[in-house]
Amino acid sequence: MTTQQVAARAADRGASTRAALLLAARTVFMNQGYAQAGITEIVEQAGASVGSLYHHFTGKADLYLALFEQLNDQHEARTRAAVRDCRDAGVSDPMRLLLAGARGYLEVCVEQRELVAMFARGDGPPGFHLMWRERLSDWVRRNTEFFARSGEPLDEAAAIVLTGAMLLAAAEVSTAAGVENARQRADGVLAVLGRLHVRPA
Amino acid sequence: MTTQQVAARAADRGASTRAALLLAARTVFMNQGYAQAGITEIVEQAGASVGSLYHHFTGKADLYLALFEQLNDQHEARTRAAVRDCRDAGVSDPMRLLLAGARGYLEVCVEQRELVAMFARGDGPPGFHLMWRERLSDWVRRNTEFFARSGEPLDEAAAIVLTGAMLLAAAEVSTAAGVENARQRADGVLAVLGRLHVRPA
DNA sequence: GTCTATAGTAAGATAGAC
DNA sequence: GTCTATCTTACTATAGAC
Repeated sequence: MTTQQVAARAADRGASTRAALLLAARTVFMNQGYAQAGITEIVEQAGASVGSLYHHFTGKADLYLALFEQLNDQHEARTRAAVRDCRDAGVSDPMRLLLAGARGYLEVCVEQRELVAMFARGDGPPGFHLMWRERLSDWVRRNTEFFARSGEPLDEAAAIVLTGAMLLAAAEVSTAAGVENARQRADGVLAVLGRLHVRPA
Repeated sequence: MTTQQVAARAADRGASTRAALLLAARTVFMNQGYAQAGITEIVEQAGASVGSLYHHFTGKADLYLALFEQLNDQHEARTRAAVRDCRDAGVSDPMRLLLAGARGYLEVCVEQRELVAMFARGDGPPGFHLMWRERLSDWVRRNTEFFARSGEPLDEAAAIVLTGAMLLAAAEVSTAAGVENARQRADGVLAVLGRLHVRPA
């Protein structure tokens, strides 16, 4: 066995330990919340050790944030794909494109509703809630560029209303009882946003 | 001195200690956040002792919740007054009444913006964030009764959009730089909500 | 990369005198 | 009602062998 092969195996072992830790953390955080969760329990469920955890992550907060990034990546990917598909289908109306993105976003919330519920619950490392809000604000800001480019700028106040609605929609979708109800809620909110019309001042 | 007088003095002392503790807690929580704040520092600033704190409150969480109730009472009072004034002025359109209430709500947020910012930051005792959300949801639900009574029921989805918008508006108003900016933000959001129109399906 | 064992520490809460 | 002193508990984070 070459030294390269040895190194490769070590790396594999590392990756699988890391994955196991993330999976266990997901379960424990979901059940107990961030503050309440104990590092020992996570390690135990992952079949790993405290030392391993600190080898892969800087601590409990880092583990939590890693889970958040995973979800965030899914949100980004799905939103982008939804908007792209819509545009490829010939739609250019900025509001319709934004709604398509919002649908993609909420679909992920429905699928990952237990995880989303955990984040929406608001406990987490210090400053986390702000981060959660800002991520969605950024999303709206980026989508707002459609409006700006199309000569119909969306002002700050309208952005607040839209972002706030999406923020609570995510939380409410995630706490719905069952997939069916979650989906209905998402559809309901999207329908309202779609019929929403800001009359000129 | 009668025994009644003695009792009265003891009660007075108690009330003022309690008030001092609340005031100190307000400052410390605002500066450091809930998790970070230490009970010893609060007690110190209040010129009281740990024992006194535990005589008046069941613990750190209780102190925090007491502050929340204070704010909540102000929100309730101002909202009610605003709606009543509006109705006394002859307005009966449910949406206009709701907006008047919303204005009252946001006015309190502007005045108490540092305190509101602390609550909106999201840290707090376990489960607190949920409570914060539910309070505003209740408020919308109560206001929604206007619509129901006027034969134009506001459905769940519309309520989510409205509540979400108000929730984020409170947070954004509270983090504005200076009273002026805060007020402008509040006015902007109210203007958007006022021009908002849900087109029939 | 992984593990065990241990240290450090910080803070909320209680007991009991005045 | 108020205070001081103490406790105790729990958990993160590290050190160092394999």
